[in-house]
Amino acid sequence: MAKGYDPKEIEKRWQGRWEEDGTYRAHDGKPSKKGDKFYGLIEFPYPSGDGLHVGHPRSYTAIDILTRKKRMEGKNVLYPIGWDAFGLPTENFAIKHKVKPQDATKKNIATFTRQLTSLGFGFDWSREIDTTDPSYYRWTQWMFLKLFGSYYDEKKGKARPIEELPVGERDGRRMAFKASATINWCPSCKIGLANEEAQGGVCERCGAAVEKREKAQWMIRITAYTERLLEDLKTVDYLDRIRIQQENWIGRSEGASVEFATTSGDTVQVFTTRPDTLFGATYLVLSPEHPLVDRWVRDGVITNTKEVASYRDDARRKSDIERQENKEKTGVEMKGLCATNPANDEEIPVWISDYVLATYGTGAIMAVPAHDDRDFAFATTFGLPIRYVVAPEVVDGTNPPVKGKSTKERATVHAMVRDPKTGKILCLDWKEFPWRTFVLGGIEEGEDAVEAARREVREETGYTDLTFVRTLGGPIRSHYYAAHKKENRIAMATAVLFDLASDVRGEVSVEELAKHEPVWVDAADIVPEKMTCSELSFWLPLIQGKGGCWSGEGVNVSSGFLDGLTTAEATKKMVTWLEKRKKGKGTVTYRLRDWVFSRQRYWGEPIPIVFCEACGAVPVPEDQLPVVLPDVDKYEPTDTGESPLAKITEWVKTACPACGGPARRETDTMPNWAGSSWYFLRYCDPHNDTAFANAKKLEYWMPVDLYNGGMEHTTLHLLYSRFWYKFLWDLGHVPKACGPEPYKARRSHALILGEGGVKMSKSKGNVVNPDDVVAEYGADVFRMYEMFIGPFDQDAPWDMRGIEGVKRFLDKVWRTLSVIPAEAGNQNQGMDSRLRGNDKRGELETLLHRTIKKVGEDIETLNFNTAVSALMILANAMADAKALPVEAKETFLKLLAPFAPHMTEELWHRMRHETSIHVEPWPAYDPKKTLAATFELVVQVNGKVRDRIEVDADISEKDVTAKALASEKVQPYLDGKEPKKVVYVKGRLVGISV
RNA sequence: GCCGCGGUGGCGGAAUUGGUAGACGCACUGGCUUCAGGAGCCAGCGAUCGCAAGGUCAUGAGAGUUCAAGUCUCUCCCGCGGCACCA
Repeated sequence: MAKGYDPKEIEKRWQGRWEEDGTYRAHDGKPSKKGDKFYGLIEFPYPSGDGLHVGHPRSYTAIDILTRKKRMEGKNVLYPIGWDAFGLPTENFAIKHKVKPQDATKKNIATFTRQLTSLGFGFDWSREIDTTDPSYYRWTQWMFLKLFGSYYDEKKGKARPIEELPVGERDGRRMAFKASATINWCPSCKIGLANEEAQGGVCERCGAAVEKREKAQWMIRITAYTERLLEDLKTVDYLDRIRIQQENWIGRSEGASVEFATTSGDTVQVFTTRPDTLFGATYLVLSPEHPLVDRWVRDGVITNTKEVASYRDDARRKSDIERQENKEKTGVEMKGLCATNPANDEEIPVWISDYVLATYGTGAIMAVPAHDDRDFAFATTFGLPIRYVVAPEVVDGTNPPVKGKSTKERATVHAMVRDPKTGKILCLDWKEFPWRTFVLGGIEEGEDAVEAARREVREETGYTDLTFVRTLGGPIRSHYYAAHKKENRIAMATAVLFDLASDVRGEVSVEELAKHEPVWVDAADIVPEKMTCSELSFWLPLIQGKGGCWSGEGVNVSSGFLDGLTTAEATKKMVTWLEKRKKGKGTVTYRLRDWVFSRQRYWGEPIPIVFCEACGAVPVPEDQLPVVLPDVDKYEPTDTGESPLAKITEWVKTACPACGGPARRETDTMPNWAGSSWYFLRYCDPHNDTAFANAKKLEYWMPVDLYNGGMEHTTLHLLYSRFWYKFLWDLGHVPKACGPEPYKARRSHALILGEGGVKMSKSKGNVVNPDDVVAEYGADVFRMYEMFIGPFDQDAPWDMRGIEGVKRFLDKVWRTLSVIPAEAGNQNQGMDSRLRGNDKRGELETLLHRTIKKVGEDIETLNFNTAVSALMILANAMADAKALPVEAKETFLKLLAPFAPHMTEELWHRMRHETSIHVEPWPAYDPKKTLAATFELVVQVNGKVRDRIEVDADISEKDVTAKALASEKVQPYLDGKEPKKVVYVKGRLVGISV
């Protein structure tokens, strides 16, 4: 009898052996052999003082399993590890405990290394990197200098060296530039934050309310890449929700900029996504930060300067949080001034209000209260006019039930149809009139959703010459809903139609429809106050007569200009009109802002720039890199917003690299995101000291084949690193052959929660320490449990009892396989035939082949929980088997090897193998043998299972239905009648309907 | 408010993509084995009616399509994550 399973001894031994043998080393190859490589990447950890969290290994184990399988499949695998060690937590920890961040980092890395090693990951430790190592951040600084020394060439659509520009134009166009900006200042961390780190007006790190400060900051022109960052998402394989989150973050909006002339002689430029509503613009609003506000106050253009200035100053002083807390609209009219609506030459007032953001669009808006909720609220508060812009005779909306299409791709037949013969109007509202449902088949090649809707209404109603009437959407609708409460949505007009149709429900044919006289209503009967927008739009053409419009105030403005157009068409027409008159043009606006790159902190990469009175900002020459962080005892942040480095005079004072005169170093450091924006490149060639990586090696390894990380990094890190990579690629520092995107695929793991499903946290005292788990159960059990806990991309609560089940499984495997068989069977016979000895029908054989298939597929799709389950099923069957050929045992071990690398290696060697199981070929399966000889046929009568019959797998349809109908259990349900319909689903069931 | 994800036994979760709902594991119950058990083995385990055979009801709620719906469509409800005065 073999010794019991003792993970402690086994695991330690094999970990040492693997490292010694270099089992997991990646080998640089020739770019031409690129097809042989697999680059699996996990987000390198931040080595915090808390040590490894049980969440970390979930991702690491997953990709470890995948890369192990790839290795067994013969791939040259790169699965590297490193440390993202600069940043606030360590600095704060160091300040608190009066140690140096350098020392704290070293200690933390040692802890993490020990912990990761104990889990048996197949990392290539020879490629370990550390962002705080000068030999690493030397290149981070070098890349910053490249950003400083480049501009974005809009024509070529890529970054180019700044030297291509005339000297005078350079400073304004650098990819890295210093600009005075309103930054988010965290008073608690004493640090400037990027917009991304100050979401909701709260510091991401400490939760303190963020203040606004004006400060000269280094910025990175990431916005130059917006369109490419968005477009190229289509070329990569990211999880949908990750891609969507990136898209939302970039926030592309198509629209128009419109110029409003004012009586002061200035032009106010606004951005709008709805130029088709320009006729309804009844006033303008500028943000408090808008430069024209300053000019008008200063030059006394407006008559109420005092009032405006005081509002402006109040608003500017407020933090984002304060502004957001108060969603009540406030503002002041700027009197003595008005603007002209270019659509109708109407004079409209100009207001200042903090509901307009300075940082989006042009910092000024045209207000269309009828079509925008915020404008509506503002207009209601201050009694400003509301004009509904209605373009009749248009189908509008976007909602028919089209299978497989997203809501956005559908069109609604939320339409009024005017019968040209009688001039009467028929309402064909799909949503609110249950007596008539249009089931739209979908959009055909070359038509948009609205055209599709029109076509299908024509087809379905039989009317060939229809006039379509546009219904109202958006705010008008909600205003009316709000005013009349939800229950009252179906108002008069609808009610009339309801009565008509009360005897007709569900699907109605066109013939049926024709039997009913539609209800026609006179304009005189219409009571707008009691209607929803739907009904309103039903009646609008009647109120206004042909081509007319209606507004809340009684008149409309578009005067037929947009008649017969959809929203999209109206928008297009408006833009063309504006462009022709030079009153505006079609534009695109993004939510994404430039990247604030300065931090007033010690523990980061120094920005390699020197300021000279004579020469200005001068880059530190490349041969003088790295600019090493001075090793000092005091590095506390300052209240003034100056970097702690500023106090280290001997470091700050330097000579200008250009003229040799006295100069000062830049004292801001880089954000945490800098080092992590390119680390995956360094892994390709981590010890290179002449370049950040050798081009051939980059060409071989890049792009990353699979990158896994947390959802918390899908917006920031992912965006920054994609940008950083594209920039280097543009300049040729990353070979063209690597392609424009760094990561071929991106996946995401979910959180491991504490018991009871709450987030693990020190304060709740529910943190599970991986060390304890490994000590008690061993790494293999720990790894398998984390994979078995639930779907990889779904949060799952830790359960100490659940881990017992996995332990029992591995114990069982050990018991079943650890005994070296005295008689390994007749080696001349194939494995499968001997396996078949266990049962007549060869169930074990089928199961083995199925499991090989299942486990392999599940690993590829990261469905580890079901892969483990499949392994358990096979293990259970093997434990029950009378005789097990040694090849079957070996196959099982190979399948299990990526999951439980130590135990399988041990058993493998006990089976007298000399080389590692982890470089054995991955088992193949025979597709034919995954099919069983017989199957259990299910017989359903009217959808209910009535019998199960064992039949041969290759049974013919004729035989199978005969068998099903003949079944004793089925007979009573047939009740002697001939079945109406019999359906056979091959290999599964027979469905009978009577 | 908008975007995304999810809702299935006592629990974590399966379900071949429209075809046997509850795989696998945990917990629980009964039994066997053992000096002993925090070991192992066997059996049971959604609810309900029934001695049983078997029936009926069940995948957040309600409707619909279908011979057949956890899966597709519609209308809601709830939970989680992200964004949020983004014009």
